Amino acid sequence: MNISYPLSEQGYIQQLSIDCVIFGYQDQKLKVLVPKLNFKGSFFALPSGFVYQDEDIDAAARRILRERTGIKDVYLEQFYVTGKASRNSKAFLDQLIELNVELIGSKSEDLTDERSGANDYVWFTRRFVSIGYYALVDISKVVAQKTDLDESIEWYEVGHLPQMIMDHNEIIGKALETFRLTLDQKGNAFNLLTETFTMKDAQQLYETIYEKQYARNNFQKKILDLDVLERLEKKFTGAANKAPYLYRLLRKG
Amino acid sequence: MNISYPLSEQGYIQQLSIDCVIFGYQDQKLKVLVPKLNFKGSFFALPSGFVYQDEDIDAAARRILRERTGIKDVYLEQFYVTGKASRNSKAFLDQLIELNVELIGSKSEDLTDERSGANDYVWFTRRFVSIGYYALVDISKVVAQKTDLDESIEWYEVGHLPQMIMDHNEIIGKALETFRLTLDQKGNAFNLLTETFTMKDAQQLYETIYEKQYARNNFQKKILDLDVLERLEKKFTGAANKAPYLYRLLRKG
DNA sequence: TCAAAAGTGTTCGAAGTACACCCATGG
DNA sequence: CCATGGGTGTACTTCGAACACTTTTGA
Repeated sequence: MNISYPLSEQGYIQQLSIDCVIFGYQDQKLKVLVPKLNFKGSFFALPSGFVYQDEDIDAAARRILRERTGIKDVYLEQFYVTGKASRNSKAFLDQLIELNVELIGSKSEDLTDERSGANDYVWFTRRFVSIGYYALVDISKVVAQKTDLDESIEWYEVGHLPQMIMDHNEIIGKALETFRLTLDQKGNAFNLLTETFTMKDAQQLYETIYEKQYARNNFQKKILDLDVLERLEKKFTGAANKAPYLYRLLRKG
Repeated sequence: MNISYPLSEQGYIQQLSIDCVIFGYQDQKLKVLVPKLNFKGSFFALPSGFVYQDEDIDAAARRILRERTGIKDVYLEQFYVTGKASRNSKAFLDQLIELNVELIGSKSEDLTDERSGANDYVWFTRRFVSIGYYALVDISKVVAQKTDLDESIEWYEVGHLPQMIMDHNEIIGKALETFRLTLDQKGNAFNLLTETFTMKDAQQLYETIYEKQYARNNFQKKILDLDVLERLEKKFTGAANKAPYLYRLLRKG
């Protein structure tokens, strides 16, 4: 985020934001990548940003992902717009400023400084309509990188998310709900796995997402009947058992 | 639409619009309510509008429906956001003005008048992000009323829509697609029927929506298994055959 | 030769499809 | 009593779940 100029002058569409929910999968856990803001207090916020005047909203979502997390070229899906009239970040920002008064003159000057900061405060605390996007990434491939704005950026299990600012917890809930409901149609869950994977990997992934068990043979039949996977060579792990086949997504989404 | 003040001063969120696709059902045809603008030339445009600063986006969609069509208390569902950077109404507006030059001084002054119109032209031709909503209405119950802005407001079969401004034809296509894909989950199609209806009505509705035939007995079983309908008294039509039962939606959506 | 895990075939039950029959209604 | 259309029951097919068996791998 560029703080040299007031946000209101950077050519963004006003009062429109994009929030990204980044899903990853590791150790049979479904996780969300959540940055923690680099201020005193526990402020966890989804990677968010605004839309440039000359930018498609999909492109804005990808840019925000790239700028805030270093992640690019991922599966991305728009899922919901939250647009309550009462939806603004004033409560959050005021709390942040209150906890960081001693930083006035350094970090938080961008928020209160008369030259640019006052405008930014007005910009930030206005009512915002937010377009939600969810991303599905291979957690082993992407290297999430925090920016100056963040104290940390970490993966949290969907069942053990920190308390987040504004309605971000609800947004994640809605993202997860949409992901689950449309998975059968889209078959996009494999984007959470590595390039190649075994049928057992796929099964454990589905078991994690839906929190229920599947029979091994029936699951294999069901997945192969989708006709979206191609069978590759076997994977020899050195274990004392039959080597499983590797599979790969045919059409990358 | 209030044209006393420039749009830019009426307290709307900027560059955010709402487009409503209103589905109705009549004579075994699925239809969309489309107003034709009251200007020279064939300008068909979805009922659209903007969001007030103190208004939920859902409420805005309902208000727009009410103001532009007279329709209220309907089933409404958000379905998609279109946000291409190139998406603006300049081409459409310029064409409209060109075809209506002789009206300068009367109708179209709100668009070109220096006091307010010039601002409105700028407002209108900026890039807009549009939230799409679709409504399901009982075509026999609603009385669509055109406003001064409209020359007509009529129902068109989804297969025989007029050519519309901007990307409105695509928006309708997306609405229909979403409606079809989520019908099984939501079971919301009955909102297109009258308060009470026979199983045959329901079957013909489904056959129209999905453009395929269903077996009478199996369809009845499938629908009743949804557990969303209650059976009422029989409907005596005077026809020389068994009187069918009437049904009603249990939970109005 | 054995244990572990993968691949595949077989059976069973449920859900959906197709066919058939019966019933109410008014002429 | 008959034609029409609606309600319902029954057989069939198909799909998925449960079970069983075989194969591969390295110790």
